[in-house]
Amino acid sequence: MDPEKLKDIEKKWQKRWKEAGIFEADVDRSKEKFFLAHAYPYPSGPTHHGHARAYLFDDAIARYKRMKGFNVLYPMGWHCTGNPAMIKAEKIHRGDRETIEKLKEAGVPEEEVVKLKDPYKYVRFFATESDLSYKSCLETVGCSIDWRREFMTIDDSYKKFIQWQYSRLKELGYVQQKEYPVVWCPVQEMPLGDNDVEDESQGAKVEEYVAYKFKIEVDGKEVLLPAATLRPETVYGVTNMFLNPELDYVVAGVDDERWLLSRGAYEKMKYQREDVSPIEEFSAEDIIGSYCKNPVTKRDVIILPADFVKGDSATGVVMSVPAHAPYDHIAIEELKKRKDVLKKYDIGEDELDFDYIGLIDLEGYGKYPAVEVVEEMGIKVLDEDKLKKATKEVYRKEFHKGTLREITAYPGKKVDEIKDKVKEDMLARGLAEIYYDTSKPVVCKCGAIGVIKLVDDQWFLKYSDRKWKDMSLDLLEGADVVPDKYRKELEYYLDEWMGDKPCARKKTLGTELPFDKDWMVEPLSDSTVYMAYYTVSKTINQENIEAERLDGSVFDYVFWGKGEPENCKVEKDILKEMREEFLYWYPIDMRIAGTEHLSNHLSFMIFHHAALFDESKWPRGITIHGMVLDEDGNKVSASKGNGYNMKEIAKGGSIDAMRLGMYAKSSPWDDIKFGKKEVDRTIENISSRFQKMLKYVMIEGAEEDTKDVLDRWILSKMQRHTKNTEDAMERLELMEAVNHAFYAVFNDVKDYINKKESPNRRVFKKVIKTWIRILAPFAPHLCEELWKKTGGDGFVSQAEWPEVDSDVIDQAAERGVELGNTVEGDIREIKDITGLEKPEQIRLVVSAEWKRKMKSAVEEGKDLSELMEKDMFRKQGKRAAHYFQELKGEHEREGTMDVEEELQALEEMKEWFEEMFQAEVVVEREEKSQEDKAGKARPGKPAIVLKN
RNA sequence: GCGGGGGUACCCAAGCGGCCGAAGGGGCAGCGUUGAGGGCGCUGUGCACGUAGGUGCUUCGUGAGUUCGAAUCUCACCCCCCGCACCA
Repeated sequence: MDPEKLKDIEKKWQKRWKEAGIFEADVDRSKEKFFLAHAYPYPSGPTHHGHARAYLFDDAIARYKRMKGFNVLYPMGWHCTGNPAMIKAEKIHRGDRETIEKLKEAGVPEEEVVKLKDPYKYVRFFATESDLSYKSCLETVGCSIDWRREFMTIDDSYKKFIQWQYSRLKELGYVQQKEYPVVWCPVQEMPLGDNDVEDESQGAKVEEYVAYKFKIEVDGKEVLLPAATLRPETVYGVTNMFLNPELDYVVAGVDDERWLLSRGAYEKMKYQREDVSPIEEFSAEDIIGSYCKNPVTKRDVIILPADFVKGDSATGVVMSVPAHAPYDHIAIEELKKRKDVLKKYDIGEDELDFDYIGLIDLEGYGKYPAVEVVEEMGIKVLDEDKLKKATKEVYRKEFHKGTLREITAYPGKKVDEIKDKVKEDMLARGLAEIYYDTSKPVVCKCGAIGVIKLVDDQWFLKYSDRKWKDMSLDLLEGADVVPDKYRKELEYYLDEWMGDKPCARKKTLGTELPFDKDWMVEPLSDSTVYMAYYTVSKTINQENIEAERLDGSVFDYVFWGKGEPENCKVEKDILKEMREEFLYWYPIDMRIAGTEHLSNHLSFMIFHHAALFDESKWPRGITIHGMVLDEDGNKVSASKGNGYNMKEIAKGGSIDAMRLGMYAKSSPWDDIKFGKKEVDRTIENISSRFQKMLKYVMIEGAEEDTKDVLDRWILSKMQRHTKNTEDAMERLELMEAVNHAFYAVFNDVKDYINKKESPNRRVFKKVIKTWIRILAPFAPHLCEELWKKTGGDGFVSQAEWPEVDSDVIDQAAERGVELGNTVEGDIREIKDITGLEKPEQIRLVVSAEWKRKMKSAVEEGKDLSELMEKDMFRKQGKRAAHYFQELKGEHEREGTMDVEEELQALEEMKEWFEEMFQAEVVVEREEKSQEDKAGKARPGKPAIVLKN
């Protein structure tokens, strides 16, 4: 085959596979089934080689299992519900230049870009309808998928499936409604996840502040100063308040009270409470220097000016606890130096001379831990970064180790145990209110400032439910997790980390909640048991079953065997077929996803299966894949443009080479550094190996009646390679498998060909046919071609995996060739050291029988005097004693060859030595040798004599 | 902070108590082939010494320990990565 053609065979075989439909899987009760499903992709943009790697993991497994005789179901669908595509489409609609440029750069034709302003067109484009799509990617790399089962989560029929699930989950009590704070975009009116906000806003969390209502009278009317804190217990240590005179404040009506808030806080407050009424402007300057009353301690504290108080964080009213808050301490110290400011607000110096109030006992610290930490760290001025560190330090220690003092209502209690109780008590007594804010400012990708909205009728999945958790843990226990190191992490998520999860939102691409049409099922929550849908999607697609007919009773029957087929709107025999498919294929044997999905998709899958299906239908295996990084260690992604689209690869080079390169790089679950340059290099390198492989495969060889040591050796090694590949595949260690099936075989075949003048035709043919088959899961296109060229029947994709025959394993031959290699190395070394460049003769002296006897005797633990009683050894005299000492010193080496075996092996490899060193080679027995050095011969290590 | 995973020679990456100076791949070097380059084949690739296949020293993040013996086990320390949700 022309080297240039390597890439052409890929398309050819993909076409033939498709025509023959060999990856289409139907119920076949005569075969054991294997059902694997990868996380279906979310088509948010163009694909790249990072995606390819993830799916190639599945493909190798699917192909291997097929060859091992399993009926393999390997389907794919498209997760189109969600926001990213919607947001992108909107941006295109608005004409956002960056978005449009990026898409063009990624290869979307100009005239197409405009069309993508429709979110449905957008997802279709990247799911299936373009060269940049996931489907194109999967097809181009040769994934052996049953495409008849393909579906999109925005299909009406799939929505029916989701509605069935949620109706049933609600009936089971796992879906409930309650109040919940979410980060919210006031413009788009929807909750914001990390994907929806600008980069610098990512990671923002909802923080629950306790706002203590300090009291002050202004113009005869009471105004409350809601001082927001994350440490409610510190209210006992307040010495003063801080307001920022520069900041815009308002007084708002909240319930029947009047609250002082920064304008920002007021705007945000409206989303959290219904009873916030219009406002009047207020200048903080009016009350700075006055006193207000601590609602808990009833103590009057002074209000001080502070320019560090921010308008976009919390309430704009800050209570100061200098004994435990480094920031407050430094602020007071700083203020003491600002005579001008004090004068401006008419604050006497003595008014700042108050004692701090320590309220937490902390081992190793005095009354005021904050002051000590600040001193330790050498902080003298308002240095934000340093103070942040100091605050963290103090908080960590006090929270974990501190106990409250007598001045609080909770003397002796540990802070971490009492914190929530303090909050509850204060709220109950009406002294404080909850105020939510984001942990840092949030800017939505639409440009709006994010707020916290208190949704009062939020639908939840009750993942906190103990019984549900326990069932999920049972499921996990019965499932294989590969690699098992992730089991602990999953356990932790299921058992502890998972809490109630909002499962619906107001605006998204997706499915309406069946029992509350104002809500859409949140996109992660519609992707939990979709694997079950693959078992029926084939029938739904083929029979064109309209969505209206797929009501709950259909799925009740198909998945649960509940109810009567007669009552369904789908024909009875079709329904039975669906039921049959489900019963045959389910449960799923292997569910594959990335590490980033452990805490969501995979955990949800476990929860929902546990809730909806009985134990016999619970997933049997969870497998994790790693991701692809570029040379700088960044994730390969569409937005960075650091990945290859598969079409580019297919045009320029061999997909199979890329596949092998990816498999060989590291275990499937580890991340690999595989940037574009390295992809190029790898493809080039492996392609050239392919060319050599092609050459080897086509060697005819010669008809020979007997098998020499090399023949027996290569046959034996092929058994081992097959076995090793198989073992590795059973553990999903693709890297190891490829190392055996490709590199190790390659090296052995190369060796064999180098050492033999001409291969033994029958032996070589057998070797090649084995090789092609064990390589087929990894480089399927090439192997199909070779299979055909070497006269294989049908598709290698459907060929049987070679049976391992342990009778063919020939240890003597393996030892023989190994001996040959050692001798070769030794000869080389001797040549090097002695400078005898071109010896005319090489004598190989095989060690004497008695040495072998002595060796095994020593291994059995015999001592010298015992041995010397025997004639055989006594005859040797001193030599025997010396050798005995030597044997005692060396650690045992197993598998001693006997004299005849060693002689034969060396004789058989004589020609090869002669060829290699261009010298006459003589093999002889130690007993018969005239050479002085003959005595150096050891079992398995002949004496070597070079002669000029 | 919580939870999980890691640090192996120039690089990637296996190994997880003795067979480990440490698989495999890449890179690099030498030799051969070739019209040079490339490619291909062979060989080498911790250091030192050696005119006979050897010997000595040294190495698996750092330090200490267990053991006849440690890259592998224990402890402490340093460093790196991932997830922390309502978002795919």
